[in-house]
Amino acid sequence: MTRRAFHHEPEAVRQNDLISATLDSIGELGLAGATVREVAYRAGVTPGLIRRYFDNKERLVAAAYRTFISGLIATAEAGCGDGPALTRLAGLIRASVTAPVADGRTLSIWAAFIGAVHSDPVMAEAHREGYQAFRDLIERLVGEVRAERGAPASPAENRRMAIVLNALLDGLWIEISMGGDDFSELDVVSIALESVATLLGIDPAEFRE
Amino acid sequence: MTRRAFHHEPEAVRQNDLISATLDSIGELGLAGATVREVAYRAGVTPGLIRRYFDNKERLVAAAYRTFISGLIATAEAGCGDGPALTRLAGLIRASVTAPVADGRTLSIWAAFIGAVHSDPVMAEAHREGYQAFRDLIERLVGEVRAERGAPASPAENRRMAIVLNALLDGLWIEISMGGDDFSELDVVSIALESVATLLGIDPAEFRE
DNA sequence: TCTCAAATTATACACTTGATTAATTACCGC
DNA sequence: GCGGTAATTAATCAAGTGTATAATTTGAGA
Repeated sequence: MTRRAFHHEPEAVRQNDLISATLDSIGELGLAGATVREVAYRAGVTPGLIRRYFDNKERLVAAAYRTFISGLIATAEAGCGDGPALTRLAGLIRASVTAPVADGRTLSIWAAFIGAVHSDPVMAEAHREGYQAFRDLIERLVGEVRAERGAPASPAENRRMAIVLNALLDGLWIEISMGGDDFSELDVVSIALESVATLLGIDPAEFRE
Repeated sequence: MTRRAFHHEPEAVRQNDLISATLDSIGELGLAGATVREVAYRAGVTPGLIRRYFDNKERLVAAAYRTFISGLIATAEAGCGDGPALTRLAGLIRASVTAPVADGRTLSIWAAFIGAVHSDPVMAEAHREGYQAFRDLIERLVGEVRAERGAPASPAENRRMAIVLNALLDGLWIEISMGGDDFSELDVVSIALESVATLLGIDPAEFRE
């Protein structure tokens, strides 16, 4: 009786593989489909191995959530590039409403997690971190844009604006990711840019340069 | 050996009880917590009974989703009241960002369902219906508001505006429902009203009359 | 009051789940 | 090359899942 061949992997690699497999499972099959066996199969590994890297399934899922959220933010942040604040804001907006951030799989994973946040304190904490990080990013950008244009505002006003912009981007992200609609024929990027410009009270044309 | 007492209920009542119990379970325990036994317990009934009213659990969950979504829309619609379109729009906005629509339990249920839409075609269909109904409501309102103000726009422009407003309201709804933040000290209603007014290009003061 | 169909319960089943443990294998250091 | 430790597999377990079915109770109508 011959066992299946295997080879050792560095701890970080295995953990990463398991997390990726978890996210894939959730994206395709929902949270309920992310069973220990399914995840192990996708990671090319045996179910028992998971327990060597994660104390239990809850920890695995929480780790996957952290990885997922920080990946989202990193992608959006990378879309900023550098340059004047207005350009960076435009980059953030574009990144938020286009793939891979705006994408059905991403939305499914996000929703599955959010649906569990309320009943799982471990994930509630993980969520808070990621959410605040994103809104802080917007808030900072708003402040810089306003300063750049010689119209600085109070921290409270910047924060208020960040709440609104964050909401708008989240909502657009959901609508687009949900697909279904004929968003393919719409220019979602210009819709997002124009809306944000209007809210900020600046000329939409300024975004295009 | 004595069985527990029970009494007959009209079909509609039992179905409604089971659906309510399902939504409560999902809201408190997540989708995974909405087991047949849990739902039956909350409905004060025996697990086997569920099968008399719903072919299987999938159907029960789908029915619960439909009930949930149409309830949400009905609540929002009721917030419109009657009167000039601008007033009705304000009512819709207010209803969207305050309880019981904006609420942690509501968000949890919504997210749990959305997380399953991608992997469950039955729910994908149920979702489409509800989503379009809400956006159509906004679209109609936008058209009326603009006509009312002597600035009618093309259907395409109204639709585009509806997409943006829907996104903004969805996003605010999520932020508020997620709680965590210090939204309690912020006037979410005025934030929502002012943002919508700005996007529509009208004076925010007009909402307050 | 009695009957009987419909509603409800109780019980059981086959299956899946997350977890545990012992046996086996790979590979690093010597 | 070789031994020993750490990584991995395989097999198993108890608990919980959705579903099926037979036994019982209810309540409306005759």
